[in-house]
Amino acid sequence: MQPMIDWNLFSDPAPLVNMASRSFARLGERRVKPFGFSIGQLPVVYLLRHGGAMSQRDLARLAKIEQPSMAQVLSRMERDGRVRRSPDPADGRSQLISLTEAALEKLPATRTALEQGKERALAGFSEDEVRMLVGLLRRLNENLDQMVAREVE
Amino acid sequence: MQPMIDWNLFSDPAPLVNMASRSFARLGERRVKPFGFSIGQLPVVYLLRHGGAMSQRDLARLAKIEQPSMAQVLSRMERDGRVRRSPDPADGRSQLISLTEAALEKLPATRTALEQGKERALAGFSEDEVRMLVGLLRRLNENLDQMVAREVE
DNA sequence: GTGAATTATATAGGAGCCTATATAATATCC
DNA sequence: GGATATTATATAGGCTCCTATATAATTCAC
Repeated sequence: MQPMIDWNLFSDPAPLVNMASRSFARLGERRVKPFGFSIGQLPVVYLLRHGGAMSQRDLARLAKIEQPSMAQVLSRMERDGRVRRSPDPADGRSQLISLTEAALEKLPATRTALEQGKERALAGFSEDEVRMLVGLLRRLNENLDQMVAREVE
Repeated sequence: MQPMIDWNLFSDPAPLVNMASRSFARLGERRVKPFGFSIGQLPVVYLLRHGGAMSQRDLARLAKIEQPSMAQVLSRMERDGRVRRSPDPADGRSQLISLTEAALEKLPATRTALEQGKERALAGFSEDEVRMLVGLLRRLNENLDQMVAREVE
């Protein structure tokens, strides 16, 4: 008879990852808010940081979120004057999204604030440990991405 | 002059953790749904799995989510007949929450489904690597918890 | 013992995601 | 070239969280 395997919800990767994600979000939110951004906008900011323009579809694909989620993020960013839409001359269905000057101006300070948060979050980690963590998370994400892709069929 | 440090949003721990968390949630949701649970309810299920009862406050504290979030989770669980509230004889403000029989019945199957998902997510990881990942995530969470605690003051 | 903290829940409002589905424009295929 | 499939967005609705605040019960202090 096997020993009863108890449910280690809080020492499994999934809940640990979830807790870390929520903490990062809470902390990140506070750090970027003074510059007019919010945490979910960062992938967009990152993708358009050099002043380029991109369709909503490409933004969603590269940020790895679903299209309706990206639509919502962009509509809030537009509401807040962080993003601009211009018609795509090549495709009447599509619009090209780019950051406004107001948003671009805030990038350096925003990045600095995030960098400080990252350093504190990784306090006590050696460089090797950081590399290890990032490497393991990358592999985890590869597995998860495959599983998600398979479930969508 | 220093080289411009570009913004490695997608190789930093925070976005990697965020992506993993979202994938886990998507996949987990599908796995537990057939048994009448949803992903945010799992901490509650875990904490009450042996049939015990607990206040909303304790559930929130142990699950490490805020009280209003827990209130919302519990109200959905009550709506779905997964949880019962009984008045706390010792404190008129408080109610004791426990799982219903319907919920308790589903636990073994739910746990099995989650375990299968976990194994697939960690495919290709050696036991050492899993231990390493869990250890690093624990330490990361400790740092993050401290930062959150400090920000709340 | 009563007025003032403190504590347990509740409520309001919003961000970030997701699924499912509708609409509009473009491509494709006889 | 017109019917059909595909593709880009939009909309609807729900869950998980958070912050800020209100309400009700209990505890503490004097």
